[in-house]
Amino acid sequence: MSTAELLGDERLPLYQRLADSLRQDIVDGVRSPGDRLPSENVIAEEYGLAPGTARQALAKLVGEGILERFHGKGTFVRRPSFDKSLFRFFRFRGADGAHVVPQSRILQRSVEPAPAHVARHLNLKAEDPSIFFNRLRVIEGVPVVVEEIWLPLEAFRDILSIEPESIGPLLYPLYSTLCGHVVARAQEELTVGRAEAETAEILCVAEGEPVVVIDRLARGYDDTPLEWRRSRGRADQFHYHTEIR
Amino acid sequence: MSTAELLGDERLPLYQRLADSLRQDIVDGVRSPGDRLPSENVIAEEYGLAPGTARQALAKLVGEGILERFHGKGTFVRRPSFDKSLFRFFRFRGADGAHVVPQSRILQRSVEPAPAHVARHLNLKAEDPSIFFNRLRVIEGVPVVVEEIWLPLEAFRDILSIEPESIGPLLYPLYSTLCGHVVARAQEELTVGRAEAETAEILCVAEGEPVVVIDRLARGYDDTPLEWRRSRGRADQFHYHTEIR
DNA sequence: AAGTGGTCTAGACCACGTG
DNA sequence: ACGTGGTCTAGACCACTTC
Repeated sequence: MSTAELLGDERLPLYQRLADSLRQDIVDGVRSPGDRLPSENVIAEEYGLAPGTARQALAKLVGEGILERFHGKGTFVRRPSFDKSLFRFFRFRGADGAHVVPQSRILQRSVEPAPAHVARHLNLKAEDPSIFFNRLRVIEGVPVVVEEIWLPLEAFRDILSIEPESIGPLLYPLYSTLCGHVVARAQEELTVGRAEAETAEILCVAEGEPVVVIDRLARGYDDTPLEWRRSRGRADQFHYHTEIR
Repeated sequence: MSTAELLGDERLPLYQRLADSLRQDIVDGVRSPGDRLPSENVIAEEYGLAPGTARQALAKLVGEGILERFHGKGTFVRRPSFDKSLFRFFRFRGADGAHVVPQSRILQRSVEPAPAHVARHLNLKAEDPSIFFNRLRVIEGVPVVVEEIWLPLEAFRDILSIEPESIGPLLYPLYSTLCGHVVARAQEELTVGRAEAETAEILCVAEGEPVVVIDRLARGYDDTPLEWRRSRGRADQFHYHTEIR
């Protein structure tokens, strides 16, 4: 039976140090989304702790959204789902009213110097070369959202190796398989603006119509900024709801 | 030593039935926001459970936002804070940039037949008499948000007994002290519209300017709908941010 | 010093999913 | 039948707050 060591500040509770250790395994790629962890009894034995203590650590990571547990099956590294993205609140509905992933059309892909606000978010120097995508989201032929997407060139160079036409509607799986970068979480900001000439044309609305602007900064498990994007969509197609207390 | 009975479905876990029982005490007004609960050991003894089981029930209610615990002090019924209200994301900032509660001016208070959408949310019949407020939120003399507020007449009749001029910026404490109804949670929906003539005039913007519309349904601990309101504010003063994973 | 919640132990038994 | 997580017990000791 292998025994592991708990590192970190000895003044911290054991369950927290165990949680940190398990989280670090995910950051380091020792475990990846979808992987199953050893059972709580095995983990407890490995680290020389009582089962209840291991349990507490696992509960903490479930609360953080990093793990998920299924009765009778096991404990798994969660695949981030982005179900709560503000983006989701555009009415992406098919003819039957069901929620659908919109089709994507990549209008442009190029390497550009990073504008100042992009460089700031991605921890680059202004003008550092970066990968730029301009993408249109379409549902049943109707343009709904237009996006600018920025990636640091060094970390994502391999994404230039495939044809833009062959890129499907989801980018994050590509980031993972082609470039080894897993998006673990993101922050989003919502503001309301008015369509400028170019945006209005792409979205097929009159210039000056209200648009919802969503800025998203996506990060890895270790909080490294991976991608910054700005999405603009028709405001009349947007409807957000939330629960407060 | 008083001993209490756990009611409810016997197939449910004990900690859940205990949580339900404690929650019901709050619904019934046996305990109110700010009250301190007995210690976990006392609760466990009262219900004939192990301390760990009582602990689990308390943790569940903390997770629901109903209780809060303080090391060395005790367990308390939480006062809902509404920190997460979308409303908060209007730039209510004073000269120093700090977040401030805006001043309020009540433009109208009357008893009106409930419009259909209000009646639906408040579980009334259409045209049932209800209390209506029209209120303006102002910061440093600048109008920011205008609100329509609807209350069921029967439950809130006593709020008609005080002069509208003497009502401060916060209504929910009045609901509690005058009418005995505690707002425990709310749902909010955000959409974007354009200012109609009346709204534009009150907010001092041009007709047709984008406005953010926030609809809120506030509920008591037992989920009874208590208040429905629609707030309209200048879209250029709105900025929402959220964390996703 | 007394009382509170926070951490931790060392189990038992049950319910669920899979082979 | 077996291994998983879920529930529950019955404590011990520690850290924090209050008196």
